[in-house]
This record gives sequence, structure tokens and C-alpha cells, in this order.
Amino acid sequence: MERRVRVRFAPSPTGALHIGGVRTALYNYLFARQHGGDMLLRIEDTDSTRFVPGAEEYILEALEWLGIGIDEGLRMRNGKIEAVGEHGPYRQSERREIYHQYVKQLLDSGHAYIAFDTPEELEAKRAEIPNFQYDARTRLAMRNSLTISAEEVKVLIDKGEKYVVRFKVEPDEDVHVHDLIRGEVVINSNILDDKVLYKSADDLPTYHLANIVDDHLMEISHVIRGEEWLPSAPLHVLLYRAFGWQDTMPQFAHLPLLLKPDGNGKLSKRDGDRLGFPVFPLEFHNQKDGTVSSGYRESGYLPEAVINFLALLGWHGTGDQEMYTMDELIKEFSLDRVSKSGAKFDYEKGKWFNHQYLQLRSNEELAEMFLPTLKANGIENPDMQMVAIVVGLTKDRVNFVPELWEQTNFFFVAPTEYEEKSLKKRWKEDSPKHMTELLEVLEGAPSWDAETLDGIVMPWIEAHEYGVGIVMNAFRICLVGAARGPHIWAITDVLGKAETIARVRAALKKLGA
RNA sequence: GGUGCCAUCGUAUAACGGUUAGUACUCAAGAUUUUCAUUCUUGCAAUAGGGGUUCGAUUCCCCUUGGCACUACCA
Repeated sequence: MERRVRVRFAPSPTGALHIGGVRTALYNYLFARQHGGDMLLRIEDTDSTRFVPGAEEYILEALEWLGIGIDEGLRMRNGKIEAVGEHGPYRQSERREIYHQYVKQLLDSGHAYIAFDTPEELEAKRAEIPNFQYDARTRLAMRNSLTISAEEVKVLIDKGEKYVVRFKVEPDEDVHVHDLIRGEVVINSNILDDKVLYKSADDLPTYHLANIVDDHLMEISHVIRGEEWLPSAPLHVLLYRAFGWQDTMPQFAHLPLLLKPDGNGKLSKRDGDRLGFPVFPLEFHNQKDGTVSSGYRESGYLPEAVINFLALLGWHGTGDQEMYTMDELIKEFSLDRVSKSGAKFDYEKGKWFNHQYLQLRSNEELAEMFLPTLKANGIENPDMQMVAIVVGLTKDRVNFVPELWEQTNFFFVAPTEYEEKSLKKRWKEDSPKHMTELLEVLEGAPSWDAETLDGIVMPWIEAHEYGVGIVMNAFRICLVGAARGPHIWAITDVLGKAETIARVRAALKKLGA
């Protein structure tokens, strides 16, 4: 009795996958997994003019990176696109023949008609009549199969005249849409226009027709999509009815939109550029317009942080829990805890999530991820054991892996400059004298571990009443070049005896002995 | 303009019709520390406005206001 849960994510390959789209995909995925159902991916490329090369690969790669698994349709495996499932093809541009028969069905049943009005004619009409809408009130004044004889229609088509097929919306009817998140939504059919279902110019259906036909054929049980689709949901209900599919019509859930962090409106690519954060999962090089968009992955985000952050933008669990693994999300997710209002995109919270997840990764993993940054700064083939130690010492100070460089650079490169501010505050008149003496103490160290060094340096400071802070801070400046960094013995430990002593000597030479 | 959706701290959100309106991020202060940071503690800060219903409304209803979406031969 219970219908198998089958949901789909159906993006258009018109550019990089927007972060809001990623969230829609995530919610679909969580819902499917929770119910032991299927997550499908279908490409909606019915607008040939907006196609962007590489966009499809990008979308699939992004989902793969984030761990949003696809059970059926198109997916990426090891850099290759593969199609799985019995309901294909999964690209709408490859389903032309399928749509033909359904267009014909609607035409034959009188739910649709052929219209010859050119885009120019329609534009003129709209300019002439304010609020012009192609519907029951106006369709009889237009050039279509309702006003032209069947013979003439055939002549026009045979002549090669371009036409579209429009859905014939019956007026004066309250159309009910049951939404899982918003409840009952009622719209009167008078405000709906006779939507174009198919265009002969490129022999492709429009979104509305393709979407309904595919969801039906692919046995989709729940349509979970962005709120921007809510106004056209009644049209979709009408289409299901016209096809006679109302009994298996999927349930709808319209998700709140992701809004700009400041001001008003939907989050857009421009906001990311303007405010300095990515709005796309992966970096994207648009071959069509030549633009490059930054991505979360390239900015140093961990996929689990992006998932967690996105999951909580519009959804909240029952308690105060904020950190969720994917498995926990699958368990806890529920459409009736999805909020109804749009969520402003708070980038700061995203940073915090990344910080949290960074701490959860092992030092070895982080060291590996740190490699490209090191290389970019001229550090080739470093000792990975050392990198891991250094990363472990500093990871709690950063939100992103690349930021590790500013925390650890002195481990790799001896300071040549000494920060003015630190010098002013921490390099005292007696510092050269202290450092000269310290050098002797260090050189006489029987071994080079933190305990031993602490055991000989501290008593020496106390004996001369130099003051721990004064000596240690000057020492730190010699090693780091500034008043920052991890615990001093952790630094000497990594640097080793020879390098530590060399750095103190170099500092004395530069800052005056 | 029309239609629809929505409304709790700056942000994301919690609160069977009964709570001192909670939590997290951000911000501020303090503590810890041989530096910087981390960490910990404390603090600032909200039910858009007006009517109802009710013993009692953040919660239910209506109006106002505001925000958003849609209004294509785009999705």
C-alpha cells in the first residue's frame, strides 16, 4: 500500500550549482535515505540557449564531493559520469520522443492547443495591453488552433511555421495544492496563463511539461524543491489531472529560500563576490562567459562542515544540537521541522562550523590538506611528520586549512624581520644580555626535550630574578619574529637545538647584542 | 500592478495556549596564560503594530505594515 519513496534533484546545466540548490539536493537526499527510498538525479536541459558546457559535470562532482549520494539517474564516479536505473534517459534533451506522445495526448484530449503567435507579436500585445495574459479571456483573439481551422493549422505547420503548444487552463476554478511544509494553498485558475508546454523551434518541451511527465514516468513520490516553484504548483496539479495521473501525483514540499546576508532578496552569485565568500560548492570556470566563481572546496571548507551548515539553514532538530553527522541528519531530518520563512545566509556561522570540523580531523589528514598551501609558499617536500606536529599545535586557531600558513610559517622559514609592535612591547633594554646568557644555558642542555629545557631555563631565570615573562618573550621574538605562536618549548622541540640557537644568534646580530 | 508565501534578539532558530521567552553564531567584558590564539565564565540583544477568542496568546483568528517569490516560447 505504502508507496516507495522516490525523490529527485533536477538541476539545469546553466552554470555552477548554487548553494541553495545544494541545500535542496541535501534535503531530498536526507528524506530519501531516511525512508529507505531512492534519490534520483535528472538533468533539466530543455532550454538549449542557456546550456553551459561543463555545468553538468560540475553539478555531479559537487554532489560527489559533498557525499550526497545518487541512487538513480546521473552521477559521478571517479571523475566519470555514469547513468544508472531503468527510467532513463535522465537528460531531458534525450527524451524528445517521450514528450511527443504526451504532447499529442493533451492535444487529442483537448487540454492543449497549438498557437502560432510569434514572440514579437506577443511582445507587441503586452506593450499594447497592460497586464496582458494569454488565457481564457484572450486566447480567442489570438492565432491558434482554437481560432484557425484544422486544415489551415495543418497548412501552416507543413509550411514550417514555428508554433508552440499551450495548456488550456479552464477559468474560475480554485485549485488546491497540498504542501507538506505550508499546508493547503489555494489559487484561482484565473490568474494562471495558458503556459507553453512545447516549442517546435527546438522540438523541446518547457520545464512544466517535461517535469510532470518525467516525475510521473520516474515514479517520483515527493517533490521537494525551492519556494520559487510554489506559484506554478497549481499548474502542475492541473497537468497531472489533465493526464489522468492525479492518483499517483507526488506530494509537494516547497523549501524556504536562501536570502542575502545583508539587505533584501535571494542570495546570488554577485553577493558572494561583493561580500567575499563563495556561493558555490566548487570553483567554476564558466566557458560561456569566461567568469570564474570561487568555491567552498577551494576556500578550504570541509564537505561535512558545508553539509552541517546548510542543513541548519531552514531546518532545526528537536533539541539544541548543532553538530550533526550525515547519518544523524538522516535520522533526525523531518519536513515538518523545516521553517517556512526564508533564511538569511550567515557566512560567519559557516566559518564556525568549519572550525569545529577542522578540530575533528587528524593532524595527518590536515597536514596532507595543507600541502598545496605550503607548496604555494615555496615549501617543497616537507617532512610530513613535522608538518603534522606543527598543524596539531595550531589548528585550534584557524577556521580554514590555508590559514595554517600564517600560524606556522616560522616553523618552515627563519624570521628575517622582527615585528615592530612585538619589539616595542617585548624586546627590553636587557634583552640582548638575557639572550646572550640564555644561549649558554641552552648550549649546555644535556638533552633537548621540553621537560629538560624547562628544568634548566626556569631556575636560571629565577636565580637572576630576570622575570619569566621578560626573558621568554624576548626568546619568542628570536624564534618567531613576533609575539605569537604556540608554547615556547613546543616550538624549540620542532626547531631542534641547532636551529633554535642559530635563530637566537641571528636575532642578537640584527637587534643588537 | 496582480497572485501567493512568510513574520521571535543583528543572524540561524527553540518554546502541548501557562517558561524569569531557551540555544548557537557575532559582539563586549572578565578569568586562565611566559606571547598570540584557544578555552572557560558573564553580559548585550527579540515575540512588527492593532484588534479579537481565552482565566491566560510568541502560539489560534482578522486587519495593517513589512519582507520575499512568481507573474517568459527560463528553469
